[in-house]
This record gives sequence, C-alpha cells and structure tokens, in this order.
Amino acid sequence: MNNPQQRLDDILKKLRQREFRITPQRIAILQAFVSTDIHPSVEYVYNQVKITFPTTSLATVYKTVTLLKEIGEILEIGFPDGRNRYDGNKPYPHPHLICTRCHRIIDPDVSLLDRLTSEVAQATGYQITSHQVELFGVCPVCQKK
Amino acid sequence: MNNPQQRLDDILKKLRQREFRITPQRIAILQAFVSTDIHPSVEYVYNQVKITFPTTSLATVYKTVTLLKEIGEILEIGFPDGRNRYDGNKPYPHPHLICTRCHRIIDPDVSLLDRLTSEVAQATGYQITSHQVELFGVCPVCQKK
DNA sequence: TGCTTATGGATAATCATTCTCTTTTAATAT
DNA sequence: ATATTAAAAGAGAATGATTATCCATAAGCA
Repeated sequence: MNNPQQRLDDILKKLRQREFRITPQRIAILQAFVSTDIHPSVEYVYNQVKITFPTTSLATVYKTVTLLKEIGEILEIGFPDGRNRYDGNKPYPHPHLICTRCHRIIDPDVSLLDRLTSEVAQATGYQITSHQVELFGVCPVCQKK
Repeated sequence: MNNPQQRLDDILKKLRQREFRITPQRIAILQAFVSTDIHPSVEYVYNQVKITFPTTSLATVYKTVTLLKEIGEILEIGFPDGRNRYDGNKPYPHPHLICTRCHRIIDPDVSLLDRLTSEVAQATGYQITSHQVELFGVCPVCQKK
C-alpha cells in the first residue's frame, strides 16, 4: 500500500494491454485490494465494493480474483480452514506473520529466506520456483490481553 | 515412517491415557496415517480403511482426524484449493518441498529455520508458536523429462 | 454378562468457491 | 452519437470438502 493510485493505474494498464475490459466493478474491486494492508478476504472486498455498487454479485468478485491471480497481480494466501486471503500490493511470494488470536497478517522482513531456499535447493537438487512461508504466533497487542 | 508399528503403539497409548476408546476403525485409520510418507489426504485414508472395513463412513475418518489433530499426533498441511493433506509421522511443524509437476512432497532438512523464526520474533515482537513453510519447485526426476 | 456412554454410520447441513445462464455494457466501428 | 458484439455482470444453482445430527452399535468396565 505504498501508492494505491499508482498501483491501481499499473494494474489497469496491464488489463488494457491484455484486452480485458475496464468496468466500474473491476475498478472498485481493485481499489479495495490495493488500498489496504490487511490482506483482505473475498468477503471483505465484496463488502467494500457493495458500498459503491450495491448490486455487485459475489461471483463477480470471485471472477475478478481469478483474473488477477492469472495475470499475477494478487497473491493468494491459503488457509487450512478454507478462508483464503489476498495481497494486492505485493503479488509475489513473501513470508507472512499471522496472529492466531486477531488474525492480523503482517509482512516481516526475512533476510535469511534466500539463504534458506538455496540451502534446500543445494541439498535436494530441486529447482525452487516459489514458496509459501507462514509464521503463526501472537502479536504484541494480543499478548497484553 | 521410521517404525510404523512403534508409532502406532505410541498413539494408541496416548489415546488410552486420555480415555479415548480404541476401535478397529481408529486402528485402521492410524495405520493408514503412519504407514506412508506421502502426506495423505483424508480421501486416501478413507480408501485405505475401506479395504478392511468397507462400511466405514467418511465422517468417521474426519472425526478421527479432528481427534488426532487435537491430541497433536498428526499435522495438517493446508492447501489453497482446500484439499488438505496430513503427516502422521512428524506431527510437528516442519518445512515441505513440493514438486509442482508430480506433486510429490518431501521433508527437507532446513537448518536455518530456527534462526529465521527467531530473527522475525525479535524484529516484530510476535511470540511465534508455529509455522507452515512450503517450498515449491521441480524435483530432479521431473527436471530430466 | 450387562451397563453406560463414547463412537460409528448414514445422511443432512454448511460454507467457500465455481458454474451456468441470462442480461447488461465496454469497446470498437460506423 | 449509434450500432454491434463479445466480454463481463448478476442471480442463483451446483460443487466439493468439511462439519453436524441423530440413531444404532460396541468398547470398556463392574
């Protein structure tokens, strides 16, 4: 969420380049994704979009999410319980730190990650192309309660 | 899958200690979990159990999975598409290396993981209690094809 | 052997997500 | 500006994994 407007324009440009249509609903969905750091769920985006477009269908949100995943502009964060969350600002794989109490998600700096993946690549012979690194714990705020 | 029989006995002992009943179905489910390294899905276990107990219900497998998760004897590995997999041999969090071609899952040694988590804990103030580290890539066998 | 109660089995319910089908509309040409 | 047309929106049904319900069964123990 460094510069939401710039990010929005970048994604719109990419959509145009690939000849996808720019609809008001898509703009609203994109705006919801790029204007927050909470790693929103589909439900959150749906509720945001309905503020300006009350007739929006949940299916439209899902279809746009699929599209954005395909063009590589949002990152899907899988949860075991099914409730996926998304990152529209850093659409490339990166570690997440998730509070198990309040479900807040932040993006920590992890300087050791590159060394970790190359360690594994060397030891196993795998060509590592991607990762999903989720750390779970209790955030400072919840620790005080 | 170091010693399936020993592992089975250990889990049975734990169930007895906590006054859960030892049923033939539970033994069969446990056996399916501890006798493979493929990180099985519920469906896989269900099919294995049905070989010896054809009337077994899928609900029974799910109920046992929930129980085993609660007593800490299997580890759930979440996938974004919902199809969870389980590890009955190393029920504590550990990294997985997943081949995106053949879907094989192996458990690599990752010596840097402890340092990585403590680095993040120190930088963020979170109490890190668990993790889910999945590395994706192409295994040596699939690279040759 | 019988009693008690947890567990098993069958099936319905749930919930996120996907699909289907019809209507609307963005983008382009006229 | 208007017409054209194919993509996208909207509504609701369908799907698939998981969970809940409820009755029958059997594990564990006296």
